Amino acid sequence: MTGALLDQAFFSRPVAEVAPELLGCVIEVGRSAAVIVEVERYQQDDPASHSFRGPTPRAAVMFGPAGRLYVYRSYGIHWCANVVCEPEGHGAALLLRAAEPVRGLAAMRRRRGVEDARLLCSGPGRLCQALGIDGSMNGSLVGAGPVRIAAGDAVHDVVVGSRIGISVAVDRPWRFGVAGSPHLSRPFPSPVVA
DNA sequence: TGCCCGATTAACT
DNA sequence: GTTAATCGGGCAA
Repeated sequence: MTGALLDQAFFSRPVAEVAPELLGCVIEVGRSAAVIVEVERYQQDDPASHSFRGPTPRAAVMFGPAGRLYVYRSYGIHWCANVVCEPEGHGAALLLRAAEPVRGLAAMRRRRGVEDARLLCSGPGRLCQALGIDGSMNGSLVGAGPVRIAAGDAVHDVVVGSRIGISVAVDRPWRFGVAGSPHLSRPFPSPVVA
């Protein structure tokens, strides 16, 4: 079951507000679909963000209208996808870090070259490879291009933690996930017991 | 132009 | 736990 397609207005709001709401939504590319279970927040006043140095050629999309896809190459090998958030010019986006495959798993397994469903979309590079997202989709509008995102069941057990794979501003708790999901890129730290 | 490094992943010991 | 793969972006020279 999927709800209405998320539109530009949905993503035009503060990134901190959109982040937890994007969890549980369904990303669809072609005949494959997956429920988003993990996202990471990036914004301009953030040394770890590609938008930190302003609208360079690569980061230009982040400063464009909300709801567009920002796809970049990571380590010269992988593709990673973000959805631009906030009003145009802010340079904020949400990195899609992990999802639970729900449709078109055969195609995902073919593109990934692995069988285990937990290894199909559990990481930003894996998610893009599984769904067939690549640089040609950079700048496309979600819902109007090859990638659609539909509303899903609201997630009530959202967990927050530090971001992954960055070397600056590592203390900002801007990683959001569905508690206990077996499809996370990495588990969230267990609550500290005093 | 050259250099360094990265929002990662898989395959090692 | 560590490390190679692989290449474009950003900045210094």
